[in-house]
Amino acid sequence: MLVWERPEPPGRPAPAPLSREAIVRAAVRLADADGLDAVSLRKVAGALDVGPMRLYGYIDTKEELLDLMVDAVYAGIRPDGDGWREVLRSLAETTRRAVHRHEWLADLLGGRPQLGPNTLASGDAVLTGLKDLDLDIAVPAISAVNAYVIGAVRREIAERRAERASGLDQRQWQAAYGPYLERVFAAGRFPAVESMVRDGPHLDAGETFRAGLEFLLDGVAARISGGGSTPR
Amino acid sequence: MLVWERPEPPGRPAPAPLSREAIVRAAVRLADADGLDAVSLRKVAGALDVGPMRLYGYIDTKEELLDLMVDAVYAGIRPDGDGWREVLRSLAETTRRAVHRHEWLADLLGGRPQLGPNTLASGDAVLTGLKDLDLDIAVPAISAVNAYVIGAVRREIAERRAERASGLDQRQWQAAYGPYLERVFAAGRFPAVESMVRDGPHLDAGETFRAGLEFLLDGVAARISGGGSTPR
DNA sequence: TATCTCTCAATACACTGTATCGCGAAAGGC
DNA sequence: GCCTTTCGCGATACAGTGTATTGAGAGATA
Repeated sequence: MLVWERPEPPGRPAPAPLSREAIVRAAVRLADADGLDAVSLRKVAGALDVGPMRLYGYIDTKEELLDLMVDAVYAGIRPDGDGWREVLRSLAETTRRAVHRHEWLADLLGGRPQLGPNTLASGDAVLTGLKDLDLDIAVPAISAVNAYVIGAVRREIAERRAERASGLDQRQWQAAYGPYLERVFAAGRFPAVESMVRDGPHLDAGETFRAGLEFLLDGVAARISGGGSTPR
Repeated sequence: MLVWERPEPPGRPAPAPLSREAIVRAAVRLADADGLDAVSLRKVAGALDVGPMRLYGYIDTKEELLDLMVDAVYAGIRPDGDGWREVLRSLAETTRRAVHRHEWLADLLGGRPQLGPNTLASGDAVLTGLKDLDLDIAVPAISAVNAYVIGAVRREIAERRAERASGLDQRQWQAAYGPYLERVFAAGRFPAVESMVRDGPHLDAGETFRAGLEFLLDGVAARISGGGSTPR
């Protein structure tokens, strides 16, 4: 093809300036809006007006992007308070609040070891707040609180999603699963579960979370003052 | 209508006899061997010598298959023991053992509400074992133990995978992350974390799990005998 | 026997994460 | 200042995903 009729190459758009931070911000926005499934490399790239492959200059793998997202949220998790108990409670509550702001975090927490700078800084803050405690107690205590929080918020978010999926204006979880449970109970199996549903306490998510947390903190307190655990 | 009560389609004798149970068994085998990512409807169907779409007669959605897998494992989780403490400990330990047998369970636990027959039966066993306790204590206690277990095994499995990914014969987690942490610590940030790594206790996964669990159980014990929690 | 219904599987679709590769522009050597 | 080399970017490609659709064939019914 002769030059004369060959079209000029399309004007190249000035390459959009990019950074890990911008990428992560875009990914977080997508996840906040439409859940983790909405975070695909193509969509993230699209939100930044960039080709998908461009991202691979900044991350090696999608999992790395998810790690960065988690660490970015940890930038806002800085437990504080007076005394070990308040610090641990603050750790739990601020983490839970972060999950409420970013529900997708419930899917990621505990899924991979987190060693990013913000996560480490958060851990450092907790350890500093627990400096009065012997490390032999502080380390397992932190570990236990973290484990508890991860599991608790996972279940909380799972339940919230189930509610939401079963009709948005319905505030009753009962609406979707209640009838099913009724039918199951009618068969007479699971009498203990049945009586729990009928006569048991009906705590909301926050109360349940706090109740479990206080169990844990009471247990730590017992170990601190008592020195040993209740014999098995 | 939920999977649990929806009847299976009538068994066709002709081509390949199929059942939910066979499908779930195949899926579990795949997941045990190569992780959750290896569970695709195509692969499950392939393992059963069947077209992928055939499965949709038995499940509506892949998530339902995962639910069925979780419930299948719960068939083996039947906590028992004398007294509430042993029952709760048994709940935690048997769940953890199940996760060790099926690592993929760590990815699923807590991710969606579980209302399958085996899960309900397991809950019924726990509640029955805790019949001496007031429901106002038993329910939050079970909830807390479950939350703790979910989070703890998630982190445990996450760490195990990270170890495995960093050289299979290496028993030291340090090998992969140690050098990175050394470099981070060299910068002088995170002094508390650094001193924890250097001087803190080095518990293995089982010890950590049990330590946190005993905190929790001690806390429950305190509430049972004491009546109230430590003031905040 | 003819029709109807229901089930199964093949095809198709939109989408995923990522490997490969070729081009265009910037940087380095003369 | 020109030529070459390097390198980063983006298009294309690939193998795989979950699931909707569709068409055929078999069993049941009239």
